[in-house]
Amino acid sequence: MPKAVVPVEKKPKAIQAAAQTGKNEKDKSFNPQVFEKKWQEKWEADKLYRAVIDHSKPKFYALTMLPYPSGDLHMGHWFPMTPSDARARFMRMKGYNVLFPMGFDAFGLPAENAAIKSGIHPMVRTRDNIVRMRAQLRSMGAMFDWDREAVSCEPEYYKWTEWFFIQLYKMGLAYRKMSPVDFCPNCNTTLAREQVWGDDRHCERCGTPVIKKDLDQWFFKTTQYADELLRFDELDWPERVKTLQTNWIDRSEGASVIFKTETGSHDVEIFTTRPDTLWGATFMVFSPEHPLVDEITTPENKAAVEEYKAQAARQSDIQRGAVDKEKTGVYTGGFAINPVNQARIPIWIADYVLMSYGTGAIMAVPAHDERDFAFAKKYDLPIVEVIRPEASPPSPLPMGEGRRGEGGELQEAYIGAGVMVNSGQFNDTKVNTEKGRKNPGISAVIDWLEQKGIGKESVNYRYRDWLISRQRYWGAPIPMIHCEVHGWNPVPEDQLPVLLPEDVEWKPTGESPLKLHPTWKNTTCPVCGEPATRETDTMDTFMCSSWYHLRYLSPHYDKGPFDPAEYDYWMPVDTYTGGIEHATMHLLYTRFFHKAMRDAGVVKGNEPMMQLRNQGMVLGEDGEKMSKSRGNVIAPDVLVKKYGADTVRAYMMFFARWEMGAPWDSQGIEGTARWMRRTWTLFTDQTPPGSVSDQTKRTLRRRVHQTLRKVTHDFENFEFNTIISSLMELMNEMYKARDAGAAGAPEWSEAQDYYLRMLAPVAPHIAEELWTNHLGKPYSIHQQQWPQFDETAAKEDVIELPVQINGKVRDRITVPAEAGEDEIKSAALASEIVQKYLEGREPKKVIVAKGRLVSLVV
RNA sequence: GCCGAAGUGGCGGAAUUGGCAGACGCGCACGACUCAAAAUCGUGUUCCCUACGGGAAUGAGGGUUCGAUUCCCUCCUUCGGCACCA
Repeated sequence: MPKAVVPVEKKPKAIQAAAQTGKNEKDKSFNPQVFEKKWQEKWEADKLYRAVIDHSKPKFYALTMLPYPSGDLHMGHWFPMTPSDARARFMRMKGYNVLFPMGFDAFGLPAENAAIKSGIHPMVRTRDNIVRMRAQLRSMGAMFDWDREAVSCEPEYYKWTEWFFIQLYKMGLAYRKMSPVDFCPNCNTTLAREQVWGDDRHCERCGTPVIKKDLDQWFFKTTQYADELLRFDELDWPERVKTLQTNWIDRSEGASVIFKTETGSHDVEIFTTRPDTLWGATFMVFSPEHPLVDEITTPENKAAVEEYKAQAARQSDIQRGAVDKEKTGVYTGGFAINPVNQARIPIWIADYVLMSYGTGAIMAVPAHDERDFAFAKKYDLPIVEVIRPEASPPSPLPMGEGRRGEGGELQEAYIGAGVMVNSGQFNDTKVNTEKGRKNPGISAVIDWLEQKGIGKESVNYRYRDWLISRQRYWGAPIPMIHCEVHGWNPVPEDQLPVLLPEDVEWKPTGESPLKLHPTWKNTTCPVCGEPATRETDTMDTFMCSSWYHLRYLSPHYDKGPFDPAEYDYWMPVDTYTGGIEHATMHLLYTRFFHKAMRDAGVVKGNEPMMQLRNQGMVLGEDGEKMSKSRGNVIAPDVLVKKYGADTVRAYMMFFARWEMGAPWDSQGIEGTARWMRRTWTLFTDQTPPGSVSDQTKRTLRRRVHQTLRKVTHDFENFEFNTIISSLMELMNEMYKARDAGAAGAPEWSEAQDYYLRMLAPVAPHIAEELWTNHLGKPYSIHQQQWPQFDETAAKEDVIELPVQINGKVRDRITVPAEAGEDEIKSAALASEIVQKYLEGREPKKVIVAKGRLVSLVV
């Protein structure tokens, strides 16, 4: 199609000059690096994105996970942040008063490790990095409200992190305990369970396998909220995250039962999910670390028991935890009494029983538990069947269902449904495969145990309390003081913050550098005023990030962690975006934190973040995770310099499904760059109006409104890639319409107007430049409303319907969009091609799916 | 072993409720412009077949249906989480 010829004298100056030198005119005039900077400065000067309480508008709190100030903004920041920004901008145009804040999660190891190496103070380095990253963040052209920036390592912030610790302490939710904890020998600090990952139990941060240490540490009682954390009914969160959190907490229902030891007659509580199999308990197994082991061990077994304990202690958790490892154990010589039938059963110790789950002791029912079965076989312990499959007494059973040998003895544990046998008055009680109270056998036995006072219904969790002590300097101090006489007491709140000392020697010793400081830890007891010492460990940085969304509300407020008026207006967070890797860490901690503070009366509502969406990851071009060592890192700064921020933003939204992520494709970005240039050309080339058909105008308007419907829908649903394709399609349509002479028509003006407003959230700079400077519309496009959708305009006049004969498309017919079923039917039958395929036969069936297709069956 | 997610052209991906599979873009091919190249613009691009026509195809196999990428069953592959959890 011939392009409209533009007379040279009508072209703007820059283009004219370019045309005269014979150079490419568009490239010369399209210079995003210049206008992007210009608009960023103007928006900033005009305070365009300040979010101020305005009760006349509905509020919208859009939050995206804050970065650690590593000093460089990378793809891992751009990919979540720019689409989140586009959506926040969209909500703003939809009429919401939008808060979209940004800050820095500024405590943490890298700054401290750098200090150890270089001697540069973490505060100095962190502040430098923040200055640098702030500038990089601004280059995105995001609508961050920088007046609300919060930085977690500043005393005005961590004062309140400490304050929150004290509130938790006052509620009895913070406690100190000596226990075996996970310690990362590389990071030189303890870690919470959530921060130990993978089969080899490595440190989430640095990948080093962790070791166990017995240490006195501070914990938060997250387990107190386990049941509530399992409830997600108020939340619009991805199923994936809910599943990960549910599995992590891993609630299991059953009963606790008291067994008595023969020697000393101690009560030994055990937890079981199968109280219906109590009569089949033929021995007990204690964890080697169980406190009663020494007492019940008889002199003749002492040596073997001691050796086994020592060996178990030497083994790492990984070795002990290997599933395929053969079960080992030793007999203690002691006995326990099974409370349901008074049977005298031997007590063994074995490392397959873990001190960290349940009570560290189990009843072993070899007939109905695979692990107990293997153990009983190996050590020749008795196996008593107490559940029998109902319908099939002697017939051979399939694998995994309690196969029997020739003598009828079990060859493997039976874990299926059946009836209870060998169980006294419970014989013939039905047992199904449900857990807890849903299982009639279990339910009946629990009732009976409770009645007899030997057991009760009980729930166990895999979830552990949150270990928050870190033996590092660069974190919020734990505001506790220890006195010889009065024990641990919190620092009085009017003395907060407990400031980090500046003159510290950083040494990776495994103990906090604060401990090595000559004077810092010396203080006085808040109870008696006598000399006392401060806690020298600092808090896990996940404590800082548990409440940063609250500090954004009023980052400089000094009468509390946040201004209640701001809280009441903005909270809860409406949309939260970030990576899935925090599913069982930050996202679980912050929910716990919110619930605890709700119970303290500090915050309202049950949940802090109502809607959550996770983006995927941008991989290197080789399909591997981007990392310096692999050399596959793509630097956004370089791309911004080459293409401009709008192109990079658009590509972040376009190149992959956002929730999936994909490997980087450096050729692919050329596509969005081309789109930006073509958009520029569409608006800056002056095309004289021509004579244009009503049909063309009608079609253009229809496409504009159809695109609006699609783009609106996709913004609401985080389907960013199709927003871009729809806009690309509309642009292509506009080129066609312009070539058909549409320029000058009111439909053309509307198309230009709508196109730019839809483009504004995606590519804020070019949209502003074209809107303000080329269309001469009022500054700023970012203060405009989202376009008004017109259903009538979007409607099709005529539609093309495929006609299927026996499921194959044979022809297409064109009918009015409003055509009724009969009209469509006769149009289909009137088709020559259809008649050819029918070969004179009457169709058995004619299905008309209105607006979709016609299907004929012969 | 258990739980979860995902498999669509050479590639990223599209397909509101079951209704024209492959939108949009990358790449590639050809053409225009150019001395030439780049850029730009235009055309084509799932595969197969002696090809103005026909057939096959959304990881594999089966089912429901006039009709399945979409719903159901079985299996395979990849990724993620948990794992001697009593």
